[in-house]
Amino acid sequence: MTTTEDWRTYHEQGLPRVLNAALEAFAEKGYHGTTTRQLAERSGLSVPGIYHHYASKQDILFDLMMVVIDELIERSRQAVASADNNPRAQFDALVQSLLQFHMYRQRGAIVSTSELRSLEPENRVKYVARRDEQQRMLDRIIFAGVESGEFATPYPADASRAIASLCVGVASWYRPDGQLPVEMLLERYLTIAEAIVGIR
Amino acid sequence: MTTTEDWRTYHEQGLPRVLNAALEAFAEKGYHGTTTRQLAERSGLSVPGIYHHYASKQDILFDLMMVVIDELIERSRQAVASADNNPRAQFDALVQSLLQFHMYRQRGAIVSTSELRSLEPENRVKYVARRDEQQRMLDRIIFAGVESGEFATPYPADASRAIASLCVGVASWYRPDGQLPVEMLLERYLTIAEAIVGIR
Amino acid sequence: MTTTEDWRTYHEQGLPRVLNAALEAFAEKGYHGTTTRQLAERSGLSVPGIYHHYASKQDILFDLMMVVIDELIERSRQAVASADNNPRAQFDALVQSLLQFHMYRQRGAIVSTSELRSLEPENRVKYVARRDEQQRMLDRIIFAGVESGEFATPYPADASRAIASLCVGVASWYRPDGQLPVEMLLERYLTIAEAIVGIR
Amino acid sequence: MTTTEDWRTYHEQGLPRVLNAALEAFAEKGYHGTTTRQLAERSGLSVPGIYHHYASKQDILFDLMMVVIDELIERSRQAVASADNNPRAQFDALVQSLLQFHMYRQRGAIVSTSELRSLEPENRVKYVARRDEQQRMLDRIIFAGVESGEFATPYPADASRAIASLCVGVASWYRPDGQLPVEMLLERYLTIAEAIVGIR
DNA sequence: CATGAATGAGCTTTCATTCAT
DNA sequence: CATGAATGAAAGCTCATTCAT
Repeated sequence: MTTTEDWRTYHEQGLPRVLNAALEAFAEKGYHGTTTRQLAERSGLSVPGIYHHYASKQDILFDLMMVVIDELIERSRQAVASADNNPRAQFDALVQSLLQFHMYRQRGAIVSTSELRSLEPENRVKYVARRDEQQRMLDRIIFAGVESGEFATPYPADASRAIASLCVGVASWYRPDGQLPVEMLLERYLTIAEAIVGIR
Repeated sequence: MTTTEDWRTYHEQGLPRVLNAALEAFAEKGYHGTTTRQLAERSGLSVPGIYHHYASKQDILFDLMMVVIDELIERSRQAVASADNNPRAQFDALVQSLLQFHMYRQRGAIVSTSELRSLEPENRVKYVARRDEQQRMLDRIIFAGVESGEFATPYPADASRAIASLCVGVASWYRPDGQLPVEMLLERYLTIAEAIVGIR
Repeated sequence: MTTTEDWRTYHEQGLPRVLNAALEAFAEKGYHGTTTRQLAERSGLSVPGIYHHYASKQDILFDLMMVVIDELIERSRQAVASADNNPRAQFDALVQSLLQFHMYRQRGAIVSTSELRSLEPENRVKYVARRDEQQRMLDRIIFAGVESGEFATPYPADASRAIASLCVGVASWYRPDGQLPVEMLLERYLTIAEAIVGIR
Repeated sequence: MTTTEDWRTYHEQGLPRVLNAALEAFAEKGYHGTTTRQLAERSGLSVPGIYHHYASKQDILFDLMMVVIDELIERSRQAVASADNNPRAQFDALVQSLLQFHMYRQRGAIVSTSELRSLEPENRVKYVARRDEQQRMLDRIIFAGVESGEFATPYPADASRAIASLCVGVASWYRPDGQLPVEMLLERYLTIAEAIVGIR
C-alpha cells in the first residue's frame, strides 16, 4: 500500500496574503462585518492592491470558501482511499478526517459554515455543489454499511447529516489548549458517530 | 404540587414586532447583513418607528439575544427542577430540554450563537454571563454524577462543553419536516450525550 | 408730568415657559443646535405640549425675537420721551438704554443678532422692519444733532450704525460679575459714542 | 532688514476647497444650519469626497477656526514686532491689525465668534487657548502702558476686553462698499480704543 | 503593486411634527 | 395639557469600488 497518509498531517496553511487576511477577519467579524479596508490592513496591501488580486469582496469570500472546501474534499478522498475496502474502515477514516479538519482548519470551517448565507446565489450554488459532494462521500459509505448489514440505522440519511454536523460543530468549541487530548477526542467522537449509524 | 412540565411545551413565541423581525432577518442575513430599513419593513413599522422602541440596532440584537437565553435558562431550570433528585435523571432532563429548545427555537438559537461576535463588548459581557450560567447548570450535574460514580468521564469539563455544543449544533441542521421523528432524535442524541459523560 | 423712568429698571423677564426655554437653549446652542425635545425638557412640557402653544419651532424663534425687539423698542421710546427735547440729551438717553438692554437682556440680544439668519424669509422681513425702526430712532437723533450743529460727524449714517453695533457688541462679553461697575461702563461707552458722532 | 509690513496686506485667502466652502456656508447659515451635502456642493466635491479630507464635520469647523485664529495671531505678532518699542506705538499697531483683520477676514471672524459654542469640548479648549494667547498680547501692552504711565485706565483688564470686542464687533457690520473709507474708520476706531485705555 | 483622490449608493440615526387617547 | 406611538424627510457618515499617477 503506497498511500502516504497525507490527510492526517496538517501544516501551516500558507494562504496568499489576501485570503489569509479574509480568513482571519471573516472568522472574527463576519463577511458583512469586515470592510475592504480592514482586509487591506490585515494583508499588508493597499485597498487598490486588494482589487488587483480580486474583482470584489464577494470574490474573496467565494475563493476562500472554495479553497477551504477543496482541501476538505481532497483530504476526505485521501482518507477513504487509504482505508481498507470495507464500510467500517472507510467510515472511521472519513469521520476522523472530518474531525481533524474542523480542529486544524477551524477558522476556515467557521467561515464556510457561517458565511454560506453571504454568498451570492451563483456562488452559493457552486459552493453547495462541492459541499454536497463531500456529504455524498459520507452518505455512500453509510448506505453501503447499511446494505452490507454492518450499520444498523434505519435512517441513514438523517444519520449522515447528524454526523456531519457533529463534526462541523467541533470547530465552534475546539481549543488547541484544552485538557482533552486530540487522540481521546477523536476516539470519543468516533465512538459517538459509530453509535449514530448503529455500529454495535 | 405536581410540576406541570412546562419546559417540554413550545408555543408560538409571541415576540414583539421588532424582535420578531430581527429574529427572522438576523437568522437569515446576519446582524451586519441586515439593515434597519429591512427591520422596519419586516416589522410593519417605519424606520423611526423602530427607533421609538429601541435606541439602536445594537440594542435590538442585545434584547433579542437576552430574551432567547432567558427563555433557555428558565426552561433548563424547570427541567432540572421537575426531574428526580439524582444526576442521571437531571442530566437526561436538561439535555432533552436543551435539544428541544434548539429544535423549536431554532432561529433564536442560530442568532445567539452566530452573532455573539456582533455584540458590543459591554453587551457581550452581560450575555456571556448568562450563557455561562446556563453552562454551569450542566457542569454541576456532570460533576455530581462523576462524584457519585454514576458518570465515568475523566474530563467532565470537556464533556460538558462537548455535549452543550452537540445540542447547540442541532439548530444548524434540524428541519421540522425531516424523516427522523423528534422522539427518536431526542432518544438518539440523549444516548450520545450519555456516552460522552460515560454513563454505562 | 414726571416720567417714571421705567426704561432704566430691569426685572426678571417673566417669559412664558416655552419662550424662556427657547431663550436659554437658543442662546446656548443656537436655533439649529436645539431640538424641540430639548425645548420640551427645559420648559417642563411634553413635546406635543410645545405644539399646543406654537405651530412650529420656527414660530417659537420668531415670537421670541419679536418679544425681545418689542421690549427694546418700547424702552428706547420711553428713554427718548423722558429726555429733554434736544439731540444731545436724547442721544445720551437712547445710547444708555441700548447699552443697558444689551447688558440686562443679554441672552435675548444674543439670540436676536445671531439667529437672524435662521428666520424664514417672511419672518425675517417682519423682524428686520422692527429692527430698522429701532435703528431709525438713533438715525433721527443723530441727523438732528448734525443739523443743529451739536454733532460734528460727516458720516451720520455710518456713525449711527457703528454706535448701534457697539452697543449690541456689549452683549457678547458683558458679565454681571465683572470688575468694571455698570455705571462706569455706561459712562465710558457713552463717551465713546459721543466721540463717534463728534460731540465736543 | 526693514520689516515688510505684511500684516497690513490682505490678499485672497486661498483656502483649500473644503475650508472655503465651510467658510461661506458657516458664515451664512451657521454650523448646525449647514449640511455636509451643502459643503460638498459648494466645494465641488461629493459627500464622501469631503470625508476623504476630513473625518467629520466637526473637524472641518475646528480646522477652519484654527486656520483663522492662527492667521490673526501671526498678523498680530508681526504688527507688534514692526512697531516702535513703546506701548503707544505697539497698541496702535495691534489695534489697527485687529480692526483690519475683522474687516478683511470678515467671514472667518464671524464664524470664529459665533461658532465657538459649536466646538466639541476638546476642540473648544484648544481654540480658546489660542484666543487667549491673542488676548494676552493686547493685555500685556495695555498693562505696560499703564505701568509706564502712558495709559490712564484704572481697569486695564476690562479695557482690554472691551477693545477686543469692539474690534471683533466690526466684523458684524462692516461692508466693503460702505461710505466711510477704511482709513477714516481705522482712525476713528483707533481714537476710541485710545480713549478706552485713557490715552490723552 | 502603492498613493491619493474620488464617488454612487446606502448606512444608522435624528429631526420636526402629528395623532389617538 | 401628558403619554406613547408613529412618520417623511433628511442628517452625518461609511462602504465597496475606481482611476490617475
